[in-house]
Amino acid sequence: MVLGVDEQLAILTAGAVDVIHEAELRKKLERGQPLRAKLGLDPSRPDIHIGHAVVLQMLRRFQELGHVAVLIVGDFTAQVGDPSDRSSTRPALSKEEADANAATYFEQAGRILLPENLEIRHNSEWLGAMGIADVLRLAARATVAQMLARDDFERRYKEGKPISIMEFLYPLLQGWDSVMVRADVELGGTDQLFNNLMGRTLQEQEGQEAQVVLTAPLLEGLDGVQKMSKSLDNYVAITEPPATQFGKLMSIPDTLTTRYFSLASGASPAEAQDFAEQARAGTLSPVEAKRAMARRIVDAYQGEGAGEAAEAEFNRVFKSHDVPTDLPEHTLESAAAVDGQIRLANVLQQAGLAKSNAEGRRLITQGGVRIDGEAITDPDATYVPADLDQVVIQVGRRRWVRIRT
RNA sequence: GGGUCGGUACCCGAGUGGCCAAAGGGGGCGGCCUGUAAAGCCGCUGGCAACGCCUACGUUGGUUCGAAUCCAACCCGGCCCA
Repeated sequence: MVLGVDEQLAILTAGAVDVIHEAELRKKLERGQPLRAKLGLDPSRPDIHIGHAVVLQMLRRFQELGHVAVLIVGDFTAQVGDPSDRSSTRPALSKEEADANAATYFEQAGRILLPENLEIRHNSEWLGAMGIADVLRLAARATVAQMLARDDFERRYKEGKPISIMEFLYPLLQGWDSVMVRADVELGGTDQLFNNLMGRTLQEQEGQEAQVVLTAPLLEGLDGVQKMSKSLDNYVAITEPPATQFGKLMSIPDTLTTRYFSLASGASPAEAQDFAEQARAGTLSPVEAKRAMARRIVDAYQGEGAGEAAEAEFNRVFKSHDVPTDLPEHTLESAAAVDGQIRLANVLQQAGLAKSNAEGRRLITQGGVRIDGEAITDPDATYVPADLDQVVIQVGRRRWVRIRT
């Protein structure tokens, strides 16, 4: 460990919303031993997005200072599912699905984390071995009143919304993870504060030193209002094509430009502040600032220069109104043709540009469909499949497919 | 276990025998504007080779020419009592 305790403290807590407690972290650092910094990941959704990146970058700083990043795959809990947001948000996964997701997860996390100083654990390792008696003993450690202290629970309780007993168990299980891996520090989004604090309680009850809890700000999604999440489809995945990332980043509300820059680009606090200042002063216009932000973020995950290339592509498509260089292709299913003719609405549907035939018809009627740049407005338009070979169909402003027969 | 209120489309929420594929809002989508921003305006928003048919108002069964609406049983949730 080359750096002094004060310097480490400053680096590790930079950007954190909550630090509970700084004095404890200092004490841990003073021992000069590598700390174990835990981060739990939910493998029910495979894509890592730039919102996750905020906390992953914090974790990386621990690694860079010689501490150990302990990633916990919540494979056990993922297999049980989570009733909190009504079935759909977190469906129960099979062991295979959870494993498969976890695998891609780490491949992605690897774009941010260092391969060394990394420990990966699955919580099925210990949770799967617990019997009912163990679970009951764990459940006895917290009270209903304590659980209702979590704002999310309190709100739902007041609103008369259902809260399952199982949900009360989750914070305890996550806290138990901390006990099992002997975490010194736990990272997470601000929405994880309550759960991570539970880890402290349990560790102390087990005679361990309580983990320090650091929370990272939650990044707003593309809509600018709700937090970035896969289920709301308002995210920028760290592995999607650079051009897509750039485009999505350009679509965020102006008010979030500096926030994205400082949270998702991996820029140093000083750099982020400098950027914010320029934007505020008007040295950078809102569009220029946003472009700079988008370039910076694409670079961060795709490599130096990727941002510029993505911007060039962006200009090509949205300034020159050209067709993108890379576009998905769809081979027509000949079976869909009737008497040698195929309906455009049907083509849209099979190419994934419309969810149904009916939606395809609606899009056409509304003037949202173009074939090689020419708007088609007849919902009953039909074609001979061969005539559609190599044709580019555009739906709306940003979706294209090249047709093959 | 008893009482009571409730379960409607992606979400919230009206509708309490035919005029209901179901008001209104949110969200989403398309168009105009534009900087793939915001604000604004207009339109669409169950499915089906489609002026008709099918499916859908928790589930199942019933009453009726006709049910989201009435009846019965069941399932699920909130609250009160035990």
